[in-house]
Amino acid sequence: MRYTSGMTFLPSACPSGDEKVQLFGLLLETNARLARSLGLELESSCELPLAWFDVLLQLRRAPDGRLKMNQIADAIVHSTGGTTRLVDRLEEAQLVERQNCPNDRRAIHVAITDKGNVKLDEALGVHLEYLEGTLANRLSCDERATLATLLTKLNRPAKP
Amino acid sequence: MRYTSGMTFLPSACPSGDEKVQLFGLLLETNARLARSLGLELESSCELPLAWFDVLLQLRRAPDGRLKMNQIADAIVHSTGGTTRLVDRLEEAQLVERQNCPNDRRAIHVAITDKGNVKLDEALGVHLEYLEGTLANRLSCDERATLATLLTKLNRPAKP
DNA sequence: TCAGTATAGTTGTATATGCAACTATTTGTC
DNA sequence: GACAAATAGTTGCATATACAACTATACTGA
Repeated sequence: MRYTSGMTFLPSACPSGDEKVQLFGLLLETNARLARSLGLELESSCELPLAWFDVLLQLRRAPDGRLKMNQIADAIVHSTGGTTRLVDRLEEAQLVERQNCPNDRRAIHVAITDKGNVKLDEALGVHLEYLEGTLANRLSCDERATLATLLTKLNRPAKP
Repeated sequence: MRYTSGMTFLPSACPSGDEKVQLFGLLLETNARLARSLGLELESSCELPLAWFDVLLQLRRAPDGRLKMNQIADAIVHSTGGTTRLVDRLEEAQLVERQNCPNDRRAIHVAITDKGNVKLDEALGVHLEYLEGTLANRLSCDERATLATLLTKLNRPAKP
């Protein structure tokens, strides 16, 4: 969303609900722009869709290099159905593989393959370069830390 | 993206590129969760898809209550083709209308209708209530102002 | 004025995604 | 132990979106 450019957000003001609407819109817009430009970058440089990159990164971060389907779905904020199809495509490209889960025969382990790790490394190179041009150039180190803290607070699931 | 919960981001550290990867992932994840929950909320309460809400809000913010197609596309970060279809649907629901642009016969003005304004008001009620449960409950007024400032910096288009 | 180029929007086509219904397995309860 | 409820994942179907090719109009320079 594009709001009046140069608009300032004074801490002392904080009056109307519109301030929150604007902030939320700003969050949506910022994210959409960054995701789109990164997606194009990854796609053109590595032929790796952003969603694939996201899955591979989750898997690498996982303790064992593998996650169950529902863990992936939650981590990347997709539906379970969508995740099934997404993993189908990743598996067809041999970047991940499905493994049986010994304890629970309903569940599926999804593990990153060697080929997947190579691809992810390649993509991380592109990603880091991209981040230098966006995050690093526009926000100081302290500002990034502050942003991370605020987003973490925002990201907490709602209380039941 | 789900990273180790409870992770802290110390300003003094700021070492590896991974800090930026994490921050970027956090931004994607936060946005996805918020957008999804708001979308479900708007859809179930008002039968208004989030994308429709976004368009209507942009139109209301516009000086004249109307924007050209490419302005909408840019504001909501969609392709022009996608925007054409989106506006098609909104127009079919009589929430907006296409108008000829006298100066430029290539261009189309999209204007919000009375019905669209009513719908938007309804949706804004839901939206504000939702925001109380997310933004307002999780971030203080100052924190929201800080977040808005940081996002605005991030959102600036890259230098040519 | 005219040719060439740029811009605004639409449309054909492919794909990615969500939701709901479904199967298979596990867990809980009596 | 058996039946009910919960959980994990897949699939059919509908829809939203992007990309690229296309049409129509406007601009630019000789």
